[in-house]
Amino acid sequence: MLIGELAERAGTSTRTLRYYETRGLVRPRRSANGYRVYDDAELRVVHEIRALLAVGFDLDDIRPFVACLRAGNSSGDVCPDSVAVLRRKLAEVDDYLDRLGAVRRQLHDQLAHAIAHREKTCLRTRNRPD
Amino acid sequence: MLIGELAERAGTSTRTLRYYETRGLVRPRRSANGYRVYDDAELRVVHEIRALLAVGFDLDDIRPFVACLRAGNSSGDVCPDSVAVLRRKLAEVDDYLDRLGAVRRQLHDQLAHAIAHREKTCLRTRNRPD
DNA sequence: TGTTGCGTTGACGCCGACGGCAAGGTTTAG
DNA sequence: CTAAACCTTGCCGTCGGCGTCAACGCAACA
Repeated sequence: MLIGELAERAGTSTRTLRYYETRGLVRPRRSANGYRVYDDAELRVVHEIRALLAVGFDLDDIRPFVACLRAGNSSGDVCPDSVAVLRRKLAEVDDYLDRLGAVRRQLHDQLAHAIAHREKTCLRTRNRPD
Repeated sequence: MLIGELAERAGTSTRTLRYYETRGLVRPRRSANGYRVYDDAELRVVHEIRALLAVGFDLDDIRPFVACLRAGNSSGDVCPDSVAVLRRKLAEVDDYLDRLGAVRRQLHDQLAHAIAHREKTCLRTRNRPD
């Protein structure tokens, strides 16, 4: 499988696949003419990468999952390093949820006050004798 | 008040204040030698900018709040444009909270499955006759 | 043999809020 | 006179995951 076919089957671009390679996530063989040649297992790897990116992981965090797949596991999640990343990410998400909740409350209050203020001003304006 | 003093009083840097100026958020006068001269009201403006940035607004979103303050209001929140931004941002935050909640659930499940898998493997290994 | 359609590497662009540096002018104090 | 401590404009660097050329090589078909 050449790079164009893998890109299409994975729903991404050749540029993206070359980029993953520079980041050490995908390792194609090379044919005699220098073309990248991927075997079918790499499709699985690219799907794993894309799925984790979609969840908000960066490429460094994804590396252990790829390694886990390459080690022959049916899932990229089951290796100790992957589990460690999952734990850390879950904690990060929890943190972020907390902060975002605080932001939400602040925005809500700010909005409520602003609207209350406008109500007051509006009433004063309506009651003002012209 | 010169730029260094404003920076210190606002808890930021001169570089930041010049940047805000290029983005149209702060407008100092100029003294005879070309130095930026700020009046005290600008301190309030810079505080407003910093507070909204901390909440996750970008500079374009902040512009109406600054204009509202400049129009003489006691709060930057009370003008219609500011309220519109507040509403939009609140909706964005709610969206993001939903998606982040979904991500959290997925991470949690993934982690649970991975750990369950490792338990199984561990048990098989322990029961295997060497 | 020319065209079309693959592939290759390399390098710059993007976004946002600045940091940092260069190269200079001004003001004040010693 | 000079040093220090301000100020000015201008431009490049940062981070991540690519997009988008440019300039070229290789393959296959009419």
